[in-house]
Amino acid sequence: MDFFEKTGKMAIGSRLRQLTAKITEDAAKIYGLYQVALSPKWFPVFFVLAREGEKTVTEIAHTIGHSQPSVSKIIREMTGAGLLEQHRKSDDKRRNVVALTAKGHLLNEHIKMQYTDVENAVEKLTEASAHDLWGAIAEWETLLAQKSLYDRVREQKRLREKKEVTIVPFQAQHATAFKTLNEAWIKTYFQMEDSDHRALDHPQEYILDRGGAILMALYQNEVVGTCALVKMDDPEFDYELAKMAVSSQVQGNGIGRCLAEAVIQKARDLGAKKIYLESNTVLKPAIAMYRTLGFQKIHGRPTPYKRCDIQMELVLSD
Amino acid sequence: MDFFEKTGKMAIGSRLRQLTAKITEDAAKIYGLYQVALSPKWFPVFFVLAREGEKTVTEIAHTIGHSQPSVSKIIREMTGAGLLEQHRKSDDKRRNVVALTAKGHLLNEHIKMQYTDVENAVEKLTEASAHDLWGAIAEWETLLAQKSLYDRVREQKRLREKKEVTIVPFQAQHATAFKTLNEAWIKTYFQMEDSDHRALDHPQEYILDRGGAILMALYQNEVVGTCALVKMDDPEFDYELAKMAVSSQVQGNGIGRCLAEAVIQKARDLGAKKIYLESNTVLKPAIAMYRTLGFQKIHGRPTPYKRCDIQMELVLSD
DNA sequence: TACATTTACATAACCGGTTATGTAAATACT
DNA sequence: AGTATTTACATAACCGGTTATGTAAATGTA
Repeated sequence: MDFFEKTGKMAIGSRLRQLTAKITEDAAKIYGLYQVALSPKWFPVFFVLAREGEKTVTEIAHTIGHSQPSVSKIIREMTGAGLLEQHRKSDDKRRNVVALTAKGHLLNEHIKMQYTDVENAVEKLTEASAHDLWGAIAEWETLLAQKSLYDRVREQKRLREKKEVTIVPFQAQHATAFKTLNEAWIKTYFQMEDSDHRALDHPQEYILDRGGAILMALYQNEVVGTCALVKMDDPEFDYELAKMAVSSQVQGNGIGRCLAEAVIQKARDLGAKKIYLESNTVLKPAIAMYRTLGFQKIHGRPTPYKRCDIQMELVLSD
Repeated sequence: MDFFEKTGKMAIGSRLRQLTAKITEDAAKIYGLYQVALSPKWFPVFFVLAREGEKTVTEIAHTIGHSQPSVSKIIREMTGAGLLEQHRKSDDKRRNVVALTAKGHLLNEHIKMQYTDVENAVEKLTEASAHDLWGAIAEWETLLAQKSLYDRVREQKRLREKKEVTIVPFQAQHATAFKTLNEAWIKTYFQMEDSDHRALDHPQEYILDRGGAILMALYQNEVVGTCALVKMDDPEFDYELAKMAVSSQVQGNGIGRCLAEAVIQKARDLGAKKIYLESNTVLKPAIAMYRTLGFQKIHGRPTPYKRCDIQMELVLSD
């Protein structure tokens, strides 16, 4: 199909489905050619029973990679065709033990020539090809089992976006974004507190003028994240990492990490030895990120925030 | 799936379906990742309209390789989602002309990053593979368009069976097979006539003792076909090719041809110059085979058979 | 031992496609 | 011009799978 060369890999699912449809359509005709009274969709069940003798419904489903209801349905049909017999004679009365009937075994003899002919036909097709479809499918199965297509695409997305994200210092025109980005997550999980209003409404006075810093993450000319470094009046800690916020639309793409890394670097530049932060354990991805950045849990610091139920520190070794 | 290594290529359809299912499942999640309000199954329609502007339902179906009702359904859904608009304003009032709405075009901009990420992810997957799935699919599409899987399997079947078929001279123990094989096709298409009974009940007297010959085709120790060479009392023709019969279970695999070739050779050995035959035009595969063997239509010979509506001759040039 | 949970299976409803069929408009054929 | 055929599309019913759900038996636990 020329069409799929235009769409590119986005439509690989559709393309596969069409090839599958074409092949299964022919499969039905091939069974007819051998006068084998077997619906192609029965084949996996038939095969596994011919090979391994009696089995329960769930066992079959597991072996052939179908859902259990699918196997139930197939077994009902095949029993109707006289190929299978079911019994619940085992000590576990729930188990439906299925096996080929004499007719089924006869069919198994009859079908063997078909195996070799199909095998040979596909073999010849592969010889005539530069690419090995059967081998490629097997390889994709393995690779996708290791890491799903979803994960692979997300990885690409992160890589691309990381390149496109720029971190810039706070400017007056960022004031609204700084506030709305933070308000968004605070209101989702908690409630706005007095300290929030102070810092978000007056970043200049409450953060910058006191010797702190605010960084903004830009992506495609839009502000998508922010993070502040707040000067602390404390003998132990120099700065607090605070007001970290990333737009929900681009969360999970490493932008938070970019911001955190930039803020930590800023703290280093300012000569800090230790950074403090407060958070809440419901924000699991954030806590996990802080941990991978080297932050360690600490206890017992006073805090103005009700939502704070975890405190962490990062020792800056230079 | 280890299972498919056991089944072999017989289950290539099932294997493809499972891979397809896994990929389309991930595809849906990927759209979610980009917050693109597009069902994966809409993609081919969306793509073609984004690329080529307005189109009718049938045109779209043809381009993307779906059935027309499938496209109708997708368009109804996409219109409901506000992505498409339909109108019947053209001079042909039957045509439903479909195009993207403004919202649809917006989505098209939004989705472009997804294209490149998916493309890159699949690209990386291919780099990590020894086999190229995308290339293999394209190749199979081409090869199967040239000759279907069904035809390829049938070819293998013929090759194998031809090897396994042996042609032997008639012996007394073949009498029943000789009769039943012929009765089968005669009764299917016509009725038994007096001449049939004579020849089938007494092959020794009516065919062999008069200087004719009968050959039997054996396949897996069973008689699956027969063909007779009947001595004619005629100044022009030496022999008649008659009583050609092949078991319906193995028809279409070249066994008839084997028999005919052997009978012709037998006629040569007996010093014949011309072979005659009678048949009926409803037996199309047989007539076609006779023609490819060199038989030519002739007219006006007397015949004892009611079912005879075509007469042919083969001139044996040695 | 009684009750909650898990397991094995069947059934129902859905999903993304298909083929079959119906209908109205356009076209071809006397 | 009137009628038969073809075309464009919609709708219905089916197909081979799925997930969701119900039920009875087996198992775990207080």
